[in-house]
Amino acid sequence: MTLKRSSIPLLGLLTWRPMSGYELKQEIEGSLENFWSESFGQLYPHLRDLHHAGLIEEIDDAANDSRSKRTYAITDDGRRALRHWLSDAPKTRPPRNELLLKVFFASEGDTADILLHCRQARADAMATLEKYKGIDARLKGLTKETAKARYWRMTLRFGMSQTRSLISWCDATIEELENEQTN
Amino acid sequence: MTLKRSSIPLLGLLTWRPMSGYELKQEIEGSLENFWSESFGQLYPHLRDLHHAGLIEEIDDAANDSRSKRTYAITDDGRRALRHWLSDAPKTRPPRNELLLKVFFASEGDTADILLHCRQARADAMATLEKYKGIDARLKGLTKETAKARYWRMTLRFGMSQTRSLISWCDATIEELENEQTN
DNA sequence: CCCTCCATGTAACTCGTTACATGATTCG
DNA sequence: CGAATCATGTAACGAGTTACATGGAGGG
Repeated sequence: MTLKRSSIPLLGLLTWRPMSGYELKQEIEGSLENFWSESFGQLYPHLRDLHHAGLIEEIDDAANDSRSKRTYAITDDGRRALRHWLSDAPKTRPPRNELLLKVFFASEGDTADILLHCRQARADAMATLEKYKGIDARLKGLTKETAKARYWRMTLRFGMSQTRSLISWCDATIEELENEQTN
Repeated sequence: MTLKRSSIPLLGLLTWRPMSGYELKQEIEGSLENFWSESFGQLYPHLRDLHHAGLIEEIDDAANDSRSKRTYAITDDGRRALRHWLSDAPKTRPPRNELLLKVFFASEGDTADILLHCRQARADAMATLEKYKGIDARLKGLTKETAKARYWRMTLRFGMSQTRSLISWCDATIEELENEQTN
């Protein structure tokens, strides 16, 4: 009955309100995409497992609009399990970074390719940063409505900080690679 | 005959010199650990696959010290495959970050726990940064020996940049969480 | 002799991704 | 009526982790 990492977001989101699998998917894509990826092929099996473990329960939604929709709510056991997970030290594993792997082995290929990759990464990061700024503006307005928004903004600021750092690394690296080429 | 992501480091490292599985493992742990994790239970199967695909070949090492050691060298096909991979756009997927997931759902648990996690993350990051500085100093000396060291330093600077960004995020977040608690 | 390191491997399991299958409803 | 969206699911595969099994060599 160990709580799987991939089930945490489901449990967490169900503290907001009862939801169906499909709604959970939407919320994850909308709210967690910046620091969490879910395997949606596993979503329904995970819901089934959580149900069997008694951490969530199926409710008959009053507003169930006649669709073949299953709505789940978190149980007290579920809340306990989530709280327990929250107090546990997070496991951080070094993430795989393909761009860095390419930079590391750059001398085995054409450095012009690597330069392109870095320019692309910079452009992507700029776009991401703009997106974050937009979300931040919206969250700022929400802070009066819900205390949760404070925490959401913290995660967003993490993304902004890391993205800015990425952009300046790209700048430095691009410059160095360009200098090398003209030599 | 698609080149698996996990096989790339093996191919890349074999451009340095012929190596055995065990040596590859050491090199990966020593050189790539900051941006790449390998599943060492897959290492030997991957070597076998690369061998079957003709991207590496087994050589009888002259210096083979009578141990039951298999030494592999990269082939021309292997170099081609690596170069091809290098020119391909890197696939970046949003990495999972458990710390952020905990911050995101902080309101469902005890924020004192989250504060602890952030303090721990900061301490870890400080240690990482010190480690990086040490490696950078060593790499600095290597740049005259091998041109590759330039690229290695780029990856290291990425790590330093991201780690510094993480530290300042931790500082800001810790402060915000502390203020909240005294209220 | 025992421990550590060198060295290669397998088995069992968990996890994650992709693609597909199915069908209802809504909107133009 | 056809396309998009809502909605739930499965199958097949690919990837990654952990733990174990085996044995030689070198040093204290």
